[in-house]
Amino acid sequence: MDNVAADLSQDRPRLGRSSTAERVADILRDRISAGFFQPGQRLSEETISEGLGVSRNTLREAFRLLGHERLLDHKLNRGVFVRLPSAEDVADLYRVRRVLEGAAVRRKPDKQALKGLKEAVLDAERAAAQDDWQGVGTANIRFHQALVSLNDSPRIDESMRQLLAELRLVFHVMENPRAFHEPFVDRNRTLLGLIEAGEPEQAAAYLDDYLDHAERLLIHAYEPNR
Amino acid sequence: MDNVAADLSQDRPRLGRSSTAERVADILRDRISAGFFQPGQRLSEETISEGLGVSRNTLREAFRLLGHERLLDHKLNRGVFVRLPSAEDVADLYRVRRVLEGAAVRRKPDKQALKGLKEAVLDAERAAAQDDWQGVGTANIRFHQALVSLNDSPRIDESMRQLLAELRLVFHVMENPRAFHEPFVDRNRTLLGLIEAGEPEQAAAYLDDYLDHAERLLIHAYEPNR
DNA sequence: CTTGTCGAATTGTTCAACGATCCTTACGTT
DNA sequence: AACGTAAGGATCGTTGAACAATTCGACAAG
Repeated sequence: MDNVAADLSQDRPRLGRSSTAERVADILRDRISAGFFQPGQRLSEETISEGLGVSRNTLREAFRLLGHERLLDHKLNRGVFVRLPSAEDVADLYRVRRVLEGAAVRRKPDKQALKGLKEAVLDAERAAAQDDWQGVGTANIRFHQALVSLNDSPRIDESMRQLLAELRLVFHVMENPRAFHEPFVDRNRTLLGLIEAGEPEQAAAYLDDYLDHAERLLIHAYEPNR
Repeated sequence: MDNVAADLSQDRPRLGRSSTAERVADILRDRISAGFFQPGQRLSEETISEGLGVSRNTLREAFRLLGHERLLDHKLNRGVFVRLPSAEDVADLYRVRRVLEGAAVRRKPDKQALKGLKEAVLDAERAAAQDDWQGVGTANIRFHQALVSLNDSPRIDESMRQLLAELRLVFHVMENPRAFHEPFVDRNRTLLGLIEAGEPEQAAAYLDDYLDHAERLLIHAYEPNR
């Protein structure tokens, strides 16, 4: 656990702006998202507060923030753990996606949002050509974030951001990212085509099938050990 | 003997559910929801920590929780204030409602959920008969919470809970609650009828009109002073 | 093998302190 | 009189230490 403190101290310079607790939360969020802290792992108050050079109280405020984002699991008197979503969680995440993305494809897209979708598709294709499946995953996430932004609602955007961060936790427990991400590069392009063509009902139907497929694939490849 | 363990594990969440900070958050949430703390009002750390008999640090953890729920507004070095939603916020809240409730009415309702809807409608009608417009508002909120629960997703339920709590802030700034709540008692019954009749498209259309009407009425009656 | 007990380790909460920041008020300059 | 500004007080932001409460593993007893 000592090299953890050493590694974290690299992030200390980032402590120059806004509230310390929020900056700590940003750092931890990035670390979790990048897989540096793995799902199920316990985050020691002492080790991390020492590593980042902040007090325990400040760190605890940051923990509360991330707990509310469902990235951390706060167990009373036992500490905080990087969340390890259950299969039931995955199913619920996909229920939410069906609602948010389904509503999105039925709306008339504006140019700005379409541009974001196109770029995400291109990025995914580029990354796939280089066998960079981590990159494909990231571009894929950007695609769906852009998709949901068609709803034109800051609150929905924020919900989707959280949802995708949570989903990233699931990806980190998967052993074979390629098998999961690869099929969706083409699907994204097809879905984009239907949206551009102004065929909302077709797009919605395609999306439903898309999400069913993704969920099945994901739950199948996902065996968390509680 | 193994199914005993499986059965008990359902009660696991109930174990980790009491920390002073969370209990403080519960209290403050209730107070805000009841209008005891009014939108725009500043909550002094010293006064409240003293009043509740908890330390400033613990209170601050509670503040963070409520801030994330958008009930409190945390301004750096200036303190926390009960959130006072802007007109733009109201518009966004209704955008989210259209998505969540729209998806709900298109789903096949199960008996359990229908029961909740019926009870909420009855409660609203009872309260209206007694000129209890506060009660009508509460029942109305229950109706829409039950409506959204048709989506059968814990995360969506939670989002809706937060959304309605935020909307309650708006109601507290309104001068004439009756004018706002009265028209929707009948509307709720009509909407329930369409759902029971198995007419999702009609119900969706009626709901859209419903929400348009409510939003217009609300924004019109709402002039927050920032 | 199960149960009871002890102790180390960690979290939950409080308290006091000090620097940083914001708001108000009063003051002096133009 | 209008304006910028400097001083003061109030409050927040953060820290460090302290102690109680709880968990967990180890070990002994039955």
